[in-house]
Amino acid sequence: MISQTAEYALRAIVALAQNPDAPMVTPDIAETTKVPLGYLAKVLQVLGRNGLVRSQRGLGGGFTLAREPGDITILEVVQAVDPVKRIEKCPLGLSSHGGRLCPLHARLDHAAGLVEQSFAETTVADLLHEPGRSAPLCNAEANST
Amino acid sequence: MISQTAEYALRAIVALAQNPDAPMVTPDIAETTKVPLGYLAKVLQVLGRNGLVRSQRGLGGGFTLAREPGDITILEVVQAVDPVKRIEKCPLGLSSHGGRLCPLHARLDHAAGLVEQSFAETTVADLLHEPGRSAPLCNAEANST
DNA sequence: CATAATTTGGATGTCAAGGTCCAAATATCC
DNA sequence: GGATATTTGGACCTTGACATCCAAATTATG
Repeated sequence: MISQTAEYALRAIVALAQNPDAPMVTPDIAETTKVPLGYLAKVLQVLGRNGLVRSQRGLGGGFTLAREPGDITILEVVQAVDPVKRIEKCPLGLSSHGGRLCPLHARLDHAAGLVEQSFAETTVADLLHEPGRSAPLCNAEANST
Repeated sequence: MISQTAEYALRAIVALAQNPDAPMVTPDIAETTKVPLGYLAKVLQVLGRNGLVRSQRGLGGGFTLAREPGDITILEVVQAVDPVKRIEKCPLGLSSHGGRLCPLHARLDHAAGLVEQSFAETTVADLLHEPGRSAPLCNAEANST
C-alpha cells in the first residue's frame, strides 16, 4: 500500500506532533516510533528537505514540526518520501488513444486517486484528536488507569 | 500502488480475455502486453496455480482464461500475485488498545480498504466493454480506419 | 576555547522483487 | 515413434528499497 519508508515518516511526524513543546532528538523519536535509529535519521533528513520538519544541531537540538499539525496532511508526508504515482499515460508505451487511458489503467489510476484523496483529507491534527480511539502510535501511556 | 508483477498479471488476463476462442501462447501474450517474455512465464504459472488461467502444453497449446471474464475481478488477479495487505494489528507491536488500530493506522487501512473495494467492483468483462474508451491494452487495432 | 550533544552525508551491507536463461517434462502431429 | 511445439521448474543475475555504521559538520554550554 505505502512503502515502509512512508510508514516510518508518518510515525515520526505523529511523534513530533505529540511533543510540540521542545525539539525531539532522533533516538527518542526512534524509541517512540520503533523505527530503526540509523534509518530514521535518513527519513528525517528527507522530511527536512521537504519542509515538513525543522532540524537543529547541537546541544538542546533535535527535530520539530515545521508547520502546525492541522496544516500537514498525510498526503504531504507520503509524497515527501515516496510519491504516489498516478498513471498519466499508457504504460505500454502505445499512444493509440490520444492521451486517454485504456479501461484497465483508467481503473487502476482511479484507485490511486481514491488513495490520494483519502490521504489529502486527513491532517496530522486529525490523528491526534480522533475521538473514540487510543492515542496515535499506540503508545503505552494510553492504557494506564 | 500495485506491484509491477500485478500490472503484468492484469495485462495478461486482459489479453487472454480479448482472445477467447483459442489458447494463446506465451510469446504472443508477451507481445500484446509488452511484458518481458521470461518473466511473464512465471506470472502465468502463478495465475495458473491460483485457478485464474488454464494451461495446455504442446502443439496448439497455450493459456486460456479458466473462468468467464465477467466472473473474474481485478481484485482476484491482484491478490493472486501480490496480495493487498490490510493492516490488522498495530505495526508497532504494542497492544495497548485491545485490537483497535490507532488513528494513523486506521486511516491507512481505510485507504487500503478503498482500493480493495474498488478492485472488487470491477470484473475483467467490465474492462472489455467499457464505453467511450479505446480497447484495453491500448492495442494498435483500435485506431485504424 | 574546549567539550559534549546533535544532525549530516557518504560508504557499505542485506534482501526481496524483478528479470533472464536453459534443460526437462508434456502434448500434438506426421 | 520421432519431430516439433509448448509449459514447467530451477539456477542464476540485477536492481532498488531498506538498513547499518562512522567520520565530519554544527551548535550550545561552561
